[in-house]
Amino acid sequence: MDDVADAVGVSRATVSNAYNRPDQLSAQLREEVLRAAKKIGYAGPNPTARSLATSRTGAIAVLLDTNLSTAFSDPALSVTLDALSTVVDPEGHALLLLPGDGESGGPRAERILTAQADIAVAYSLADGAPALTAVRDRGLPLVVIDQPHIRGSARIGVADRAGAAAAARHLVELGHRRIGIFSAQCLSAPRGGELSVAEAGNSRFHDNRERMAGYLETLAEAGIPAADVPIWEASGLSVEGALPSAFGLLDRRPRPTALLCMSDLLALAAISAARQLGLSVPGDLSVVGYDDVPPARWSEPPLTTVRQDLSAKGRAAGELVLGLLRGEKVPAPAEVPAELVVRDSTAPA
Amino acid sequence: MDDVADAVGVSRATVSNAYNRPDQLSAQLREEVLRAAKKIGYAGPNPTARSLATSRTGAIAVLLDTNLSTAFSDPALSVTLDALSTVVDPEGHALLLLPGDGESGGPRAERILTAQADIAVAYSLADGAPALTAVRDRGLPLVVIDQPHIRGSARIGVADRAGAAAAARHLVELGHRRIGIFSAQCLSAPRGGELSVAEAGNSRFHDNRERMAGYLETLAEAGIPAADVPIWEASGLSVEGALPSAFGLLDRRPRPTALLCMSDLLALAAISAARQLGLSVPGDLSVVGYDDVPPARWSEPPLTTVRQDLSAKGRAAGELVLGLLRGEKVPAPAEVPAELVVRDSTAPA
DNA sequence: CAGAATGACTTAAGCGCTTCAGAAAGTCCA
DNA sequence: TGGACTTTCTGAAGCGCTTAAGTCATTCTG
Repeated sequence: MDDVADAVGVSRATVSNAYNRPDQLSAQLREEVLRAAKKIGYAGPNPTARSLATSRTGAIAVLLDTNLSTAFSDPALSVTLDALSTVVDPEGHALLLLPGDGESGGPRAERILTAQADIAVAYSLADGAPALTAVRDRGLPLVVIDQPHIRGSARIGVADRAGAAAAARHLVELGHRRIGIFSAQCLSAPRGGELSVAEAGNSRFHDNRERMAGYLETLAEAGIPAADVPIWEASGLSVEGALPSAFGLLDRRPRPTALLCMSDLLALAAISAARQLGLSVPGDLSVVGYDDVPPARWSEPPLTTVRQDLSAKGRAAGELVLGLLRGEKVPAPAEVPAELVVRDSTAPA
Repeated sequence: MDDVADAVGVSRATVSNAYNRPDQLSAQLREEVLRAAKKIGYAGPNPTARSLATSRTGAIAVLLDTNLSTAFSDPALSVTLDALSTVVDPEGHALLLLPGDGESGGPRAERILTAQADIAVAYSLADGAPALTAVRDRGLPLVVIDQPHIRGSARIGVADRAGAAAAARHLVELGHRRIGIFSAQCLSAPRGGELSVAEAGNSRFHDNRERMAGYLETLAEAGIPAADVPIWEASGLSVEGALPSAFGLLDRRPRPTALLCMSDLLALAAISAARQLGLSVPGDLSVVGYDDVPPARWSEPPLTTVRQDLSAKGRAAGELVLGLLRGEKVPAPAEVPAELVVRDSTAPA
């Protein structure tokens, strides 16, 4: 920058202004500065130095609970982040991805402390993930998505319990009594098998607990006690990984006539397993998913599921980010609604 | 940091060393420094200032051609980035996502110039995307994935042409003569309809052109001239968005008995469309995909497709990144192989 | 026991920019 | 004509850290 200034015969401040505050110098001088910069091969202010001077990095740290391929195998994440990114992009912010370390349910604390970001967005991390403590230690503003509220941070979530309740009510109203629950990872060391009610209620993940509670409460109200509800934990996070547990659930005698699945991915796995066992969906087995990811619409059969407005959630998170960055005070925790979408994977018992 | 130094009664350099070079001070003094820091509420060196001093940011800019949800709707991206991230993570690098602007086939140039990153990784950008020029202007090292080689940058690609040729040969060997090509976006303003051979060969995207060439060359060798091959461009990037074009392709008379699809996503759309038209796959229509993404394995029927080792590609990209960052000289462009995987979506004509 | 080697810390020169408080020169208006 | 404004540019103080070179006291070594 000094070189450019010398070349034009002005001060460094003027060169800086040419880039950052065009109104501070005459248009023609600005032109001249830019031309000299180009000639010298100066591509504009060094971003790091600028950040140091302005104490703004222009990056938003996104904390994930797993590695990237697992995290993004859930379309819910890409849709949410896309909406978030669309909101913050015009303000010049980009997303810095911090994948989980595979153990703590979030990125390593050290990663947080050395990440260059103005704010952190935590997406469905495990309760008590060390990354969250690190965010606080560092004094970084925080927005949490689908997690319990943390004092001093903004939160956006989904009406998970109500959505799950609606799914369960739907099956009950169709006359189902033998209903199984196909759960996402609950145990810290997932074993992919049948879960006790206590285990099912103690997941490290907030949305998991909420959905489970929504299912079980509603079934109990309908006279189906939790003890009579087989609950199986998925053996893996992908459709393929979930298949063994799906078979396990469908091998039970008496076989459930309907399945409440904690995600559409699990529902697709259940349908695939059912098909391989020669069961028709929804003839022999009704299946309800959760999330309404795009494939749910064109799966065979199209999936009855609980839809959450992922874009709205992402946009809301984006607005929270911008607000906190502007120094506005932390708003009260918010929720987007969840609604049942009935398609063709459920039928009367 | 000065406050911590004062509290302990040492110089700032010593505090810095306590964090960065434990061997430069006695263990007990280091302990004392760390304790004082904790007490004062100092969470460690400011990452931006550290970056300015070391001229290392610890971030890798990932340049994408579209918005995040589109980009990540292709599982190939998450798998590749996951492998990349796994390689670079232990060295302390994180990924900074720069989505495309929706027009230029890459992020806006300005984004590149202000991004805090040590190196850029471009993933399948359109030829001549301004972002690539910006990377060069800024003097950032560059690794390109699935793009034409750029002088001075490292490249990793896939044997796209050979893979496509293998797919086409497979159909020819099964006796198919009426073969359609279902292409990803070719035109800069995609219209989702039939393409002339010239249009098909002029895609802005390298892998697109290569695959097209592989298909057409092989078919021509088998006595099927390009003029006899209907080529349709997908109307959208998602399965849903591609459906209309799939119907268009299957509406042609005489109807193709086999389809070469440039991605598994398009193949799934084609299968879905065929099913809705009452056609059986592979009975009435053979379908070949490309990529071998996870859903290809558990789709109905499982997809015959061209498998590229995405993890290997991502890992290779990661190694290239680390190498360039270490200052090693740019290696020659490399390719991972592509191989045909025959499953159940293809059958004799 | 002198001189070399080692260990533990400090000094100070940057890293490349932003921005506030002026200074200099020109413009306006009564 | 002269004081009050404007416009345009400059000076210099940071932003918070790293690191090469240097100081000083101790420990070896022959």
